[in-house]
Amino acid sequence: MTETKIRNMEEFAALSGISRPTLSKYFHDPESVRASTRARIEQALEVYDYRPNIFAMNQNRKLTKNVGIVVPYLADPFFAEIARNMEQRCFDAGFRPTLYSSHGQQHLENDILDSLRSLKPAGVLLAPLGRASDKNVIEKFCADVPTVLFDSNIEDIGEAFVGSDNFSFVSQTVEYLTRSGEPPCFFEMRTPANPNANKRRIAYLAMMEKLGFEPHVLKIDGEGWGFEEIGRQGALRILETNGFPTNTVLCSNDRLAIGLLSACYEKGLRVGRSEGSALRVASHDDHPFARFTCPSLTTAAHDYNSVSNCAFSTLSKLMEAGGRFSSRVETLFAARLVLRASA
Amino acid sequence: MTETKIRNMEEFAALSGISRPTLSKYFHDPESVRASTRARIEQALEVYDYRPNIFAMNQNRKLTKNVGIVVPYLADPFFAEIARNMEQRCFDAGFRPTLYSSHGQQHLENDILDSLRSLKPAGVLLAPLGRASDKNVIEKFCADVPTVLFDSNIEDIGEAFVGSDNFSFVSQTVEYLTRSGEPPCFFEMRTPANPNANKRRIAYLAMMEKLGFEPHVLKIDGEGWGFEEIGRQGALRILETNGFPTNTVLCSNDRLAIGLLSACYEKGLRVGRSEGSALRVASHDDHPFARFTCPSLTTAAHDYNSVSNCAFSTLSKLMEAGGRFSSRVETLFAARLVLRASA
DNA sequence: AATCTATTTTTACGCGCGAAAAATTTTTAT
DNA sequence: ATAAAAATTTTTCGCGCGTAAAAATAGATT
Repeated sequence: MTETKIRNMEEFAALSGISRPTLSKYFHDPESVRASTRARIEQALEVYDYRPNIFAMNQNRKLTKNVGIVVPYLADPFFAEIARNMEQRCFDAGFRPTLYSSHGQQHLENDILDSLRSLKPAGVLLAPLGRASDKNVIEKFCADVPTVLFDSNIEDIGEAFVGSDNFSFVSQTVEYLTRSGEPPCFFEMRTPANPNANKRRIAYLAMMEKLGFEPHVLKIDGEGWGFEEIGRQGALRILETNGFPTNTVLCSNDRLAIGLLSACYEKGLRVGRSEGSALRVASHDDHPFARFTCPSLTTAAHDYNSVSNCAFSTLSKLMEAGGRFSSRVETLFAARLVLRASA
Repeated sequence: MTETKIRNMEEFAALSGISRPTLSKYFHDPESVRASTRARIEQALEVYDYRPNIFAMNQNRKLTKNVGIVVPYLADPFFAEIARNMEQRCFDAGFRPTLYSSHGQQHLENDILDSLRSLKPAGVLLAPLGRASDKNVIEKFCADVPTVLFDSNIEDIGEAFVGSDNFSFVSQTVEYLTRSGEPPCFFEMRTPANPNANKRRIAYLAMMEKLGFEPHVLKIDGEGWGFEEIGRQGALRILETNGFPTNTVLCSNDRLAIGLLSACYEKGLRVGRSEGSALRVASHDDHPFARFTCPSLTTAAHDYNSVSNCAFSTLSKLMEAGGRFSSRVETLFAARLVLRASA
């Protein structure tokens, strides 16, 4: 590494003995130049430590190497974990990922998409807010920028969707719970933030009917993305009035279950599948904290890696295909049942 | 809003009847043009919906409006929450925040700083990994880019530090615990990830000495940022061998406490300040999940808002001051004791 | 109304790189 | 060895905006 500070590609071209346009090609895609030239460039690169100006590159290139990753609520470790995977995948593939969180608010989601647009991203991985999303805004965005939706589907918007097969989640939990004890009631928000919740309720109802049991859906009130607190308040209200209709509760998602478990603990209600427990609780998602709840939470787990890998590779294909698929692609991943102490 | 698509500032100048250099000034700082001109521009802006090309701007400006926010581990909702606050503050002040997480890994932290540098950011808010940080890399970065450190201090590096007064945290918890029951032992990692842990241990020892009690420090093994699991395993080992030396445990941080509580629950050990509890547990940070543990966690709370506000306003001053302070500024915030059920 | 000052306009150049076309070299195939 | 194909170099232009300097204009001052 010499001390020569290189100002631009012109200088680096002069010093390395390679023409500037060839260097430009190399930086755009190292594979696009002959192996021998590539070797010479990389050799020179070690000597001179030059890096192209990212703003000048992005200004002039029709397509940048930027990839936007947008999640609805980053304070949820579930999304943090998914985002981490996706970031890594983007980076490994030579893209520049940038992470955004809508923090549960429509105006932020809109702002993010707006500012993302001006970054001319090669592609975007977007987990919409869901119910709170401004569908028109998202649709317009997807029309302009190659976008793969994940986690929360919006019908016919975006070129592809990668998410979870909610029926697989619910059927496994319901099947297990009914087989090992009383059939569960279903614990959810009255106005859920995203469409997965609706699909899970429908799957619950279908499974219960199929198995010949009476379904019970408990809808609790609450707005926003503080699911734990909503679950807690909802459970407290139930425990202070009629109690749960069965001794087994299936929560729509783990964050609600975390709140519910804290309510049960406070009320002295023993939860678990062991002898002497008053209630069994199970849920869906395998939230990073599910193994640390008291008791640890039986849940249907996402395959975090598969979801993020698939979302990125779908986006990758989409970008290669010039931003359009002939038809919208939906990929759903099945759940893996994780048995812990709560049910 | 007309349908005319404007390609560049030149066109917008022609259509709005304002010269391009004046527009350039306006976009750099709206206050820098005469009020009447500003009004004309903003009026035209509503008609034509033009936005300057961000890459061209950043390429030519000496200083961009980019601000980097770097946290060590985004899957920790504590950092997610801090980052959310900071993002908002940046945005409100007309900057473009970009969020990065080192995910607990040195090479990622280095990569982030490296790629951040090429974004020519006006300033950076950096919470270093701590022990795992490559101090030389961070020092060099801070020499080039106006940087305010937060959460985790590194001596003499960066122009300023904003964090918490660990003594305030620990003195409050120790004082409360000793006043209301047995003096606590201190539960921490043998090789903590960041310097706050060391300061907390020292504060614990000082407080215990001052109050005339025998200190007990329990050091548990484990590497990485999965604190809950480390806390859990450490607690299980203790419970399976000698047990805790006192009936009161003070954890270095809430994430360890979450793991510890799950271990206690599994072992059937009743935790709380109520009658019939075998153990009291308290901690520090007021992690977003601390209110949902079983029992809910007594802890010393950060003032999230103050920390993020102060960090940003410090950075703001730093940027206005041209990137250098005459002397390094450290701002520490006191804790607020939050009494819940665990102690 | 004349003068002064702050602001805007005009003009011109530069930033660092992408991209296209034509000329040249190297590689591969025959 | 030679022709054809592929890769590279040269040349030239353009992107959208920042910025500097000089000229023109608006507003404020007396």
